[in-house]
Amino acid sequence: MLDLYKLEIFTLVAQTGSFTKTAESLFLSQSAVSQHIRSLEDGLGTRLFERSRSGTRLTEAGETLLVYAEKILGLAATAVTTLTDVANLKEGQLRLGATPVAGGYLLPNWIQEFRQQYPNLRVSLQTDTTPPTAAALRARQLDLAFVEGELTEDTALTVQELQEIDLVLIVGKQHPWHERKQVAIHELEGQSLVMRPPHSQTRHWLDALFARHAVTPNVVLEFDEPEAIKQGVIHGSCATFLPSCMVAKELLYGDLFALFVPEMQQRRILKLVWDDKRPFPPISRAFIASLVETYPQLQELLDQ
Amino acid sequence: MLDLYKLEIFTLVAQTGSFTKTAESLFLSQSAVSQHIRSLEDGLGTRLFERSRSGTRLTEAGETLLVYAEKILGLAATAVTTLTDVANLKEGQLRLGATPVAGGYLLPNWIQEFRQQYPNLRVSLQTDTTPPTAAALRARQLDLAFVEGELTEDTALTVQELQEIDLVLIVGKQHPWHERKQVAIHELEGQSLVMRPPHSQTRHWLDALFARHAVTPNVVLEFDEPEAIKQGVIHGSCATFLPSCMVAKELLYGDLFALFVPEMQQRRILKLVWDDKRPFPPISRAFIASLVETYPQLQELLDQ
DNA sequence: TAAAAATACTCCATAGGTATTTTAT
DNA sequence: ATAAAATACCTATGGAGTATTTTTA
Repeated sequence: MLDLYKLEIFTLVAQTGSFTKTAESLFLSQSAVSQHIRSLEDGLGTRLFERSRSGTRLTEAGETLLVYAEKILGLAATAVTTLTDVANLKEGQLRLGATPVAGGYLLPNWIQEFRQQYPNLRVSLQTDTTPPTAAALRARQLDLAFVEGELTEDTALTVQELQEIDLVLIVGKQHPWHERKQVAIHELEGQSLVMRPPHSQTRHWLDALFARHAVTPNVVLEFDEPEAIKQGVIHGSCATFLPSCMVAKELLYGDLFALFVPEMQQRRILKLVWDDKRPFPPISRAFIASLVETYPQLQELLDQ
Repeated sequence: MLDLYKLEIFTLVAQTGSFTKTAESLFLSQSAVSQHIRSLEDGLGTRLFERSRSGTRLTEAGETLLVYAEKILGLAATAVTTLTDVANLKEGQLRLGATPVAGGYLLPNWIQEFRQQYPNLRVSLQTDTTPPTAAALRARQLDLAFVEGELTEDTALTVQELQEIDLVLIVGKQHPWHERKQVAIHELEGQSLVMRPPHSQTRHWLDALFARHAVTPNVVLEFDEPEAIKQGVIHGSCATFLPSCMVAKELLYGDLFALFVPEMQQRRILKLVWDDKRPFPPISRAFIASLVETYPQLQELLDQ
């Protein structure tokens, strides 16, 4: 049976008229090219090239094969393009997973941008905590995931760091601190805070931090929904801790104000996670490409 | 890059709707088929089949690929046929070698028959002794050779026995023995014989045979040319020893008569010889195919 | 639960390399 | 004599197998 790779080499030798030049252009050894051409010739039982010092010319049989080879390779190339070029895809879906912060406050925008470029593609987003998200990746139910939590014990998943998720102190207009840029942690002593419920991961970490610094803020509200927390802060005079990306819009519009707390060393990192047992599907590549502007470090993933 | 073999498997799976059935029809394991389809899917980044218990159906992408795959495979098949089918060949040559008996008395007929079937092909025949013929095979100057002599030390050449070249005693009409079927070797004592010159291989062997049986025939004529020997026997009353294939026509027409000499154990064997470092070129196959009627044992060469 | 496909692993054939020889101008 | 191609030989990747697990109707 014919072999597309060998046909490719064959057409190149026909074009260049030289085994050696073909080898160079393919970054192969001359020996490899010789062997491929010979295996074609053996398979067909005919010489394809007239070898001589003054150039390598096609035989009659070679001319015949060249016509077919070019048609075949052309078809193969357009087949690959049609199936691979995401822009041309009639159908196709991208299954994203994310932990709540990323899924609620970062991905929606990214997905909107992506869909403007590729309106034919369905994008699904599944928000969950890190462990089930990792499991879904491993089970191939997700193509890509964006995760802030640490990945425990997880082989088989590859990780690319994107940015720090910085917890900042958030206050509203009415709050006396709203024009400050920074507060020390012990200034929080007795301050009214809105917090997430006690069993959440962030709450745990914050409680531990306060204990370590012997600070006891006054937790006046416990809200489940991040939106509720925001509303509480905007319209009250409480403060809260939130990742700045969750309140980007409100910060921009002056509804909320962010204060840096130097003792907050816990820097959670947003990561792109995927199962690299297989190469990226083209749709995943396209999505990553759409993020390169925001995260230039993703470029190297695409180069592979 | 796409791969014709994988495309072939892909189209079969599409046709049968089953990995397992495809595997059976290709005498592969189901695992192999799975792996090939998966490698196609990975390469293209798309599922090609919707796997389910109730049959395996093409996805949209699969349908798209199937169209291309069928075109590509069709082209590849016709390319191979065009280059391989000897009957269609515009040009092409078969270079045959032979030792004198085969080259002079067997091959001419075979070649005529072959050329009737394939009038476009050039056939060349080079008659020589065994060693130079073997050398020409090894140097790829011949495609096939027909040889009676023993091949010494010859690796790299493969041999298929065709028939015995039996030396028989030949007499003409005038000869008193012409109605006998058999003579013993000592009856040759003093008989008039026409022989080939003393340096020829056959002559050597005959001389040795006579010496071994203490018989001294009367060598009255020494001719170089086999035709001359024949003429001498037809029109005189001498006898001679010749391979029966050299006088097939004369035996048929009753111009000459063959007598079996039981002591003649030397059975030279006509052999087809070739250099099997490479598979048979299609033209060689075609020539061998034209000999299968005469030598059924050649069939197995073609089956490989 | 049973049949089909996927996976894990192992073995071997082929692709590719380097070094060298052969060929043709 | 020299440049290109062919050959010899060695290594590593990928194809195919067996055995097993996973999936789904």
